[in-house]
Amino acid sequence: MLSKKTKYGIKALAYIARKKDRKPVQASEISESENISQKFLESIMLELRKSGFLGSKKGKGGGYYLIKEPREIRMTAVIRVLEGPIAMVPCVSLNYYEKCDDCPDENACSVHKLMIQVRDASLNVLGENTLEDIAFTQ
Amino acid sequence: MLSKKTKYGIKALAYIARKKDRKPVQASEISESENISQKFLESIMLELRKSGFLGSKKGKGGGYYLIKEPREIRMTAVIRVLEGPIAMVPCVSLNYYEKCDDCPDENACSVHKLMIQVRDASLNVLGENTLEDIAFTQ
DNA sequence: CTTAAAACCTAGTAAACCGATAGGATTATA
DNA sequence: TATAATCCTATCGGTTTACTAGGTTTTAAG
Repeated sequence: MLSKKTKYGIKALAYIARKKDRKPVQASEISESENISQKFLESIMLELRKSGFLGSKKGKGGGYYLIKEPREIRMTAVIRVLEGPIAMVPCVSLNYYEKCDDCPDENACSVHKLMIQVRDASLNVLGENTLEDIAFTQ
Repeated sequence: MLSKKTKYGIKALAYIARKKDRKPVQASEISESENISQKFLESIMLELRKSGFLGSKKGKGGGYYLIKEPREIRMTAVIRVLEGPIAMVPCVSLNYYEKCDDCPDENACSVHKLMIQVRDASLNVLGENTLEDIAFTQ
């Protein structure tokens, strides 16, 4: 399950991407427009800034703005930062690998092989989609 | 993330499927062989029986056995019973649909469209793989 | 008929995680 | 100086997860 955090984060990024100008967008504006709790959104925006997707400007007229072009932001990257691993099981995760303690041999594990296929299918979709793709969808 | 419950359940089904004869397999045997807490596994086996994947026999020499052929058990079905929805977001789930309360229009939602693609990719993999496929892998 | 082995059932529980909320500190603009 | 914005830390109620405990019931074997 995708957490609300990730879902809100993606919506917020898409909202900012849709703006023509590059003026900072306030969290309050996004929270109103997208029906997201403002305080919760604030913490998400902060995380997106710290992880290099957004820049911010404090004070009156401040807000958040994209640092890279929407076309250059892959959804894999966004989800990895907000949600964590894309894989359904840590033992097939490329970026958050962890060994299963019940599995003596991964290569003999039936779940492992299945989940690699699922992972690759998901990676394919999320890697092909950029923020531009999803922001201007419809 | 796939829960341990689902992971253990799949492993148990695969273990039973690998047995040539159709004699009942005890939970204790599976729990030892696959390093799964016995009591926890028991509850999972019970669920698999109640949902029609397994039959059981009580008493000495009892255990669990497959009701259908491994070839006829799709992984989508197993995961839906043990884990729930395959979709990452309820609003794109085929079997567990729920509307998002923050979304006035699903068709205008950037997350929605992305998650439909992910769902379809996952469904494709999990629907193509049967218990036979994953049990005799390697 | 007794004993052991197995499934079955109910309840509880510690820990983690989620989705916020509270309350301010800091910074920039007008 | 007032205001508007981000930034930061802490807390918290609820839910879920991964078990564990402690039995009851059923069956086969001796």
